[in-house]
Amino acid sequence: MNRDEKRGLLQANILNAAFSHIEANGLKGLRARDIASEAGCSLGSLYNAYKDLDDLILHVNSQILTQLSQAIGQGSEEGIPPKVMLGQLAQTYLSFAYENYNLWSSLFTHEMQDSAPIPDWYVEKTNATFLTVIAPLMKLRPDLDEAEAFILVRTLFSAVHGIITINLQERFIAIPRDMLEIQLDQFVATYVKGLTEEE
Amino acid sequence: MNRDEKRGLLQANILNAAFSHIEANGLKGLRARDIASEAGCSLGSLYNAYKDLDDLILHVNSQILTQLSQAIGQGSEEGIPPKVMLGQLAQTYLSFAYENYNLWSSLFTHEMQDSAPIPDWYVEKTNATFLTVIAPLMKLRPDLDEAEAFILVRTLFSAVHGIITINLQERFIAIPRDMLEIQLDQFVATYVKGLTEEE
DNA sequence: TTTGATTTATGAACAATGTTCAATAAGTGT
DNA sequence: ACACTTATTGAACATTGTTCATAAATCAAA
Repeated sequence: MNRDEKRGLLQANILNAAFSHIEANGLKGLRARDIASEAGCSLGSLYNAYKDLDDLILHVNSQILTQLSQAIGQGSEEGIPPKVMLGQLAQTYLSFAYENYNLWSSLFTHEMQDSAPIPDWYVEKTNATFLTVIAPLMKLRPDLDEAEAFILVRTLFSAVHGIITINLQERFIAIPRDMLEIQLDQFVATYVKGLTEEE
Repeated sequence: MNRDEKRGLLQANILNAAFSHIEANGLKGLRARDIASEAGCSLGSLYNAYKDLDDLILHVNSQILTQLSQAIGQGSEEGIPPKVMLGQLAQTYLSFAYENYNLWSSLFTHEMQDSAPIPDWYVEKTNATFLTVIAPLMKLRPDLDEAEAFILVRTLFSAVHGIITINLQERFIAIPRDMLEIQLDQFVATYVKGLTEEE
């Protein structure tokens, strides 16, 4: 095994250890020493493989974004009208958040140390994932040009995201999942009705 | 000055120091030593006045919730139809978030150490504030009973909150404020249209 | 006012944890 | 084999939340 392969393997081991921790416990209690020992390397080696913990976490989050993208891709069928697809999309997103709460949560709760800027590669990854998710909806209002449609869809996604987020935050009293699903369905239906009866 | 007054004063000084820091810098970089010296007391005294940093932050957040409540109260007129009020409410909420970003953000980004539960008094404060904010909207759908109306309004608030949150997160590319205001207006109008044409 | 009890103030000390670095080992190309 | 580059290691450092023994201040009763 040559140098590059070893490095790649170590990076992967560390990434997997961090991923597992986040999957099981969220970002809380993610310690450099624990990850290193879990990955079978020394503390120093972790800092050789990744710049710092932020860097490591962003790489985990990047992988989570990929999984989210896949989940959304599998959860929505081809060739159905955008209106119907919006409902499906919201439900798939809700399922991902519920069934992978710690992973999903990591995407939105991680903050950089000090106030270091989020690196470009990660912002781009986020944006790319987002585009994948909303792509099928761009035809919701065929009368709009691409830029307008983009903003509209983004607003819609944000709304759905907000509904789910508030319900999963400990700060707020949660309603049961089945009720949330109904609520989300009604919300989407109501919004789409308002949208198509525009005129 | 007797014992109780002194204690109250010290608590207030510490609270103000923490509030100022959060207002200027957000939760990042809030250090016990800094707050203590800013408040003119020793490190130990801080821990006499508040159980720990979480406790202090929750008290600051509680004050922020009060301010938010007041801002919302002043931003919405009496006696206008709920539909119109919803638009106003969303805009006022947006203004508060923009103009007090660090304060507003503190409400939603603070997480307890380890995974300590949020104390009951704070959950109740959050809930009470939330009720104040949405009270005027409970008549949006007079046909629903109180429990149903509550869930509906909460969903609506969550959607508005999500739209604003996503736009203010560094992770996502922001659209300019004036465009966001328009977007929010359109969103509310569209939703209300869907809501009232239900039937 | 004196006195004993209660409360508060203080900062040194401790523990946890991210990060660096000098020394050592391992790998690579000639 | 040899010089050079890269990786590994864990001790050491810096930061920071929290505790605690001790000293000072406050209080209530005699």
